[in-house]
Amino acid sequence: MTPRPSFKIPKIPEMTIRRLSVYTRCLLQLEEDGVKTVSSEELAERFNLNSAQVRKDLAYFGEFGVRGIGYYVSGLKAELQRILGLDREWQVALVGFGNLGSALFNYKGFAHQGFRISVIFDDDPQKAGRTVDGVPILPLRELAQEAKGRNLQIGIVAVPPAAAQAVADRLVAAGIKAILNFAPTRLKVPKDVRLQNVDLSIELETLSFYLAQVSR
Amino acid sequence: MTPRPSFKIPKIPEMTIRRLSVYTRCLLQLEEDGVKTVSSEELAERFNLNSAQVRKDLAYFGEFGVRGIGYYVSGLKAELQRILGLDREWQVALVGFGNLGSALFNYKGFAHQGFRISVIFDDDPQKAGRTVDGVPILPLRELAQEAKGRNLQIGIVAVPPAAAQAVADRLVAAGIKAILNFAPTRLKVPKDVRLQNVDLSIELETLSFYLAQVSR
DNA sequence: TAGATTGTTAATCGATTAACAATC
DNA sequence: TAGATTGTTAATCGATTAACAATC
Repeated sequence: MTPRPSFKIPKIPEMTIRRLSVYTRCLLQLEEDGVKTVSSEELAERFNLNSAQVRKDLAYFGEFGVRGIGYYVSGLKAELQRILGLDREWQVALVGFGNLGSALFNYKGFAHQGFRISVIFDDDPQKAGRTVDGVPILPLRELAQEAKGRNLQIGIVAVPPAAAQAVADRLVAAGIKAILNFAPTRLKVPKDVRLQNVDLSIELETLSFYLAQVSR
Repeated sequence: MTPRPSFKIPKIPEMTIRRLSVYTRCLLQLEEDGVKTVSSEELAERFNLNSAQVRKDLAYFGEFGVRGIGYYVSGLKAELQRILGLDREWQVALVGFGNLGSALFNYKGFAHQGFRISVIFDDDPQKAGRTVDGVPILPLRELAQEAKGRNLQIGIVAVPPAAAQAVADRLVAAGIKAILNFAPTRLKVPKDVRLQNVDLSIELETLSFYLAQVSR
């Protein structure tokens, strides 16, 4: 419909984004270790990648290197954080506060890079109305108004599979454009909503396949 | 070294394995719904895949279909379960019984397909020595002997990142060949050990990248 | 048999890698 | 300057898709 500028966004491969995330973590470590510059070759070999791939991944977004030198660690780190949107704070809604939900809530890696769980939704009357570490647990019906008030941008679905689609529908209705789903269900969401699935069964079954292969 | 039979194992793409896992779940559902046969076309459109891809994925392992008919749901399900190693029970060691560990332990999807967490390791003296749902929590130093005694095949790493490599080393030393890692660290393991990483940061940052794109 | 759908080959597409001129 | 390493083009590789003969 709306003709987007065709020069920007030249279809970045998903795998490139995932690698940028990996590079960023590595650069954070290097910076901590006091390393000033790093070459694509050095970066690549830490992850068994090809140096050309590293350069190409970065080249989608600009020219960040210096020929003959490599990349300045803190400069590149800052660029990647900006590209990945890690230079700001995202307001996250966690839906479902069972075991998985509370594990995610307590997982410190979250806040770490600017993801702030600012509200939790759970219809269990034992939980709704309480507060954990200053974060309110509310019934799901309050999602829409909270989404506006708190400017929620990311929703995490940590409810049983049977409830997941209904939750996703509500998140979408509340205007949330990015969903991280832990329920082992295929969720249907509109095309402009970005859905990321974490599927434990697939990971385990991949292992199981490998074990079955070698023991055959 | 050992010349493996070159006709078997024609390098199955990882994505094929992951899709087999998805097909299997779908077939379980179809069987429950009383559907007797399904075509590659029907299977494909549920996941926005191409029917040729479905057929090709299956063709790596044999001829399971009937021309003019499609695939018999329960027959194909059984074949895929066998291929994925879901026709047996795998003994799983869960290392780390914090929030994430207990979420994983309580996650019913596990037992569901033959993954049995038969022992938990945690060095916290508050936890070690106790039992949850009949499953013992032991200190990590007992890993090696338990691995033998219980025939452990899969290890789940759910400890803080700083401890993860040490845990992985012990799992490897205990002869475990398949590791599912939840710690946000690159683990180094020997080539014959299959390592599957679940990295929440990457998933979140992929979402963050998308949001940053659209809001730019 | 006619219709449907498989298994498979060949074509296409996209991602990875090698190679190298540009340049710090 | 000489040496190193980038950014980028061209070659390679592998995965997806289209097409169709085989066949239920």
